[in-house]
Amino acid sequence: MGTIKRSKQREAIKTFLYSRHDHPTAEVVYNNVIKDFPKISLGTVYRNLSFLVDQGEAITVPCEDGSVHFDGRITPHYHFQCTKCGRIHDIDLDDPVYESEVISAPQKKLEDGSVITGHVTFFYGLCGECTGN
Amino acid sequence: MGTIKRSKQREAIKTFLYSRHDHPTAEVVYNNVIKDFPKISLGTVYRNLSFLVDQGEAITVPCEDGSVHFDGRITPHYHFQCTKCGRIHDIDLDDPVYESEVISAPQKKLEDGSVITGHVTFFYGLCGECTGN
DNA sequence: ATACAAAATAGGAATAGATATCATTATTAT
DNA sequence: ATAATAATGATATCTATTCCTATTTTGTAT
Repeated sequence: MGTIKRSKQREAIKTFLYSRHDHPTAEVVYNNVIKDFPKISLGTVYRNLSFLVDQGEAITVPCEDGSVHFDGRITPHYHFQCTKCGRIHDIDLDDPVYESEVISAPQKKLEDGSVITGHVTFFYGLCGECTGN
Repeated sequence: MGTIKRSKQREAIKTFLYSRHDHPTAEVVYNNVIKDFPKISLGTVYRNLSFLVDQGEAITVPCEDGSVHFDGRITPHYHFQCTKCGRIHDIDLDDPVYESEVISAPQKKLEDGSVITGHVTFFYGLCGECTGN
C-alpha cells in the first residue's frame, strides 16, 4: 500500500526541472517535456510537480503577480523577480543583499500570544539584462 | 475626460474595507456589501477594489497560498498569516519582530548588474487564538 | 516468462478566481 | 433639464488548477 512506482514522465519532468535554473512554471515544464512525450497531459505535469514538492525534491515560488513557479533547488535561498521581464532569479546566500537585508527569523512571540515560525522574503527590481543594455 | 464620478457602491466598499482590520478577500467584501446593495455584482467589487488600490487608498496582500486579500491600512506594515486558521494579522511597526527581523531594503546592485528596488516579507506562524486555547 | 494488483497516465470535464464585455443606469457639469 | 460619460449589473470569458475515469504501466509474486 502506498508504494511509489516510477514513471518515465515523472523522471522527464524532474530531469527537466533540475536542468533549468530559471524557475519554470507548470506550463513551461509542459511545453518542454511534451517534446519527448507528445501525449503527456498537463494534469500529469501538475500532479508530478506537486509530487516532487511533497517529496521535498522541489519547491514552489509563489510570486507577487500571482503566478506560481517551480524550483529544483531546494537549499535555502531567496528569489528576485524582474518587474520588467517577469523572470525569477536566484539571490545567492553569499550575496551582500542577502546578508545585509534579511536576517533569518527565529521563533518569536508577539504580545497576543502569536508565534512567528518563519517568513518568506521576495525581492523585486530590474535584472541585469533589463537594466544593462 | 477621465473625471471620476462617485457611486454609492464604491463608497460602501471603501467604508466596509476601512471598518475591518482582518484583511478581507474580494469575496468577503462582496458577501458583506451585498447586505446593503442586494443587486451589486462581484465585478463591481473587483473593479472598485482595484480602483482603490490604483488610487493608493488600499493595498493588496498577496499570500503564499495564492489568495489575495485587501487592506485599507496603507501605512507601511507587515503581515502574518496563521498556518492553521488562514487569517491574516498585522504586525505593528513597533513590534520587536519587525525591528529585529527585517531591515528596510535600500537600492542595491548585484554582481550581474541587477538592481533590487524593493522586497516583500511575509511572516507565517500561529495566531494567538490558535496557539492560545 | 506470466499474471495480478496497485499506481500512474491521458484526456477531458469541472471548478474557482478573476476579468472583460456591453447595454442600461446614475452622476455631474453646464 | 439636458447631454456627456462614468459606473453598474449581468453575463460571458479566461486562466490555472483539480478532478474523474478508462486505459496503460510498473513492481511483485508465481
